[in-house]
Amino acid sequence: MEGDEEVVGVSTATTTRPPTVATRSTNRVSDLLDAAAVHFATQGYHRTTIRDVTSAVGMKAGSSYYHFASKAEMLLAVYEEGVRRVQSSVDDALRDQHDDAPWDRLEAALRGHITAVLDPSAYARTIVAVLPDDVPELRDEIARLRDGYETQWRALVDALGAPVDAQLLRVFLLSAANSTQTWFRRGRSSPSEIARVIVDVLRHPMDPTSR
Amino acid sequence: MEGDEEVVGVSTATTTRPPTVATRSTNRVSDLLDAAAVHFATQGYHRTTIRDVTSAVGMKAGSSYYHFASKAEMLLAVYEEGVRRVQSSVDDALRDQHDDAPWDRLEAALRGHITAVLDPSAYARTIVAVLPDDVPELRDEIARLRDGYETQWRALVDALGAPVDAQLLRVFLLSAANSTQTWFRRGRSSPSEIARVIVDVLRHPMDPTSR
DNA sequence: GTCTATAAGGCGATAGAC
DNA sequence: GTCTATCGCCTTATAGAC
Repeated sequence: MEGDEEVVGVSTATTTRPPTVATRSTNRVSDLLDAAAVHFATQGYHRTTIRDVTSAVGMKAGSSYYHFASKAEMLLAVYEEGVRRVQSSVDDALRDQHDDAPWDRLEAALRGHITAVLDPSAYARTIVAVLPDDVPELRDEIARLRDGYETQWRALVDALGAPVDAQLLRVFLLSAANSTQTWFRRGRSSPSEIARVIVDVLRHPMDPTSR
Repeated sequence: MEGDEEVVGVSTATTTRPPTVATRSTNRVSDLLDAAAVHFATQGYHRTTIRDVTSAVGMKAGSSYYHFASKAEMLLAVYEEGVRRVQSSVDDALRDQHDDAPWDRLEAALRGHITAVLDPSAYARTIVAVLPDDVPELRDEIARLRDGYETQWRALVDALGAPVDAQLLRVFLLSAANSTQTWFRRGRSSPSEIARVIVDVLRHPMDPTSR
């Protein structure tokens, strides 16, 4: 029993274990996931083929099935890692934010979210690119993952005590943040700047004649 | 020469012509387009098959090729009609808006856009659901259509004279408006109300402690 | 115009050698 | 673990009868 390996790589990081032999097998799983993330994020689920992913890491298509039972399971692993990375990017940003004024916390969370979405590793971009309905057999699981992540945003937005529908505001914020993925060009502005602009737009009146 | 028909249905509405014989042939083309719009909008391009579309109108797959040379051409026809409908919905809304204050015009345009995006006919939803990169062979053409439509939004946003990056603001507005397609539930709020909330959020300060 | 039948190719997935 | 080989299915698209 001692040598039994997790065959299906739902988790990227191997369960903690003597790090002596740098477990080459596990590295292959994350190689596959890295390549899968890039393809899923840029081409979507259906245009991405197993052959696309495996050939990117110098592997033949059939070999993928030693690590993942199906294409859908491969997507799920990327998706879970994507949620994990966005979440921890937001956590990091909130931890660095030592002012707990609600608007400042919101801006920090946005900065974290946008940072993850623009990360070249493409895991977080997969969450934005692949929607629950794209893969019917994973619909519920994907919806659950998205929902779990969005919970904290409900709290962040509620804390503002803003005089508008909180759900509307939350959706607006996340769709704005996610859209950065479409038009963002590196060098012209940073995640911090984008987050600040979004928050400024909401906090301050833009119409000089109003109120 | 008098009986020659447009074989490829790029335009839905038949070119104006003696309406005596209600051109059953042309109706079949728009039947196909209607069904295609629904499938493209809800399942995306790749998950939609020619069989899906033809069987929805009681036709066999092969027959589609009498009307459309390829699946891509079918999408293009839906896409063009989608742009046409969003555009005319925005035009209508702007025409009804007899106050030419920039913020009121923006709100009217948003109302028109959202109305079209939520239209059950699904043509406009296809524009949101199908991205330029989904169909490489149509990428440039689709990008051109999107660009043409967005031109007027540049003007609408510029007219605000708002103290933020105009491109950023425009992208946020459109992504917010498009996201209604994801979460909108009929009966809870109307396109007019959503448009007004979006504009209110931008015009008025939401943070009582600001400024 | 629509049908049937089928070609041609790509896909996910499996089996078994090494 | 990875390979080669291949199965079975589904797809777009074509050809020709009606």
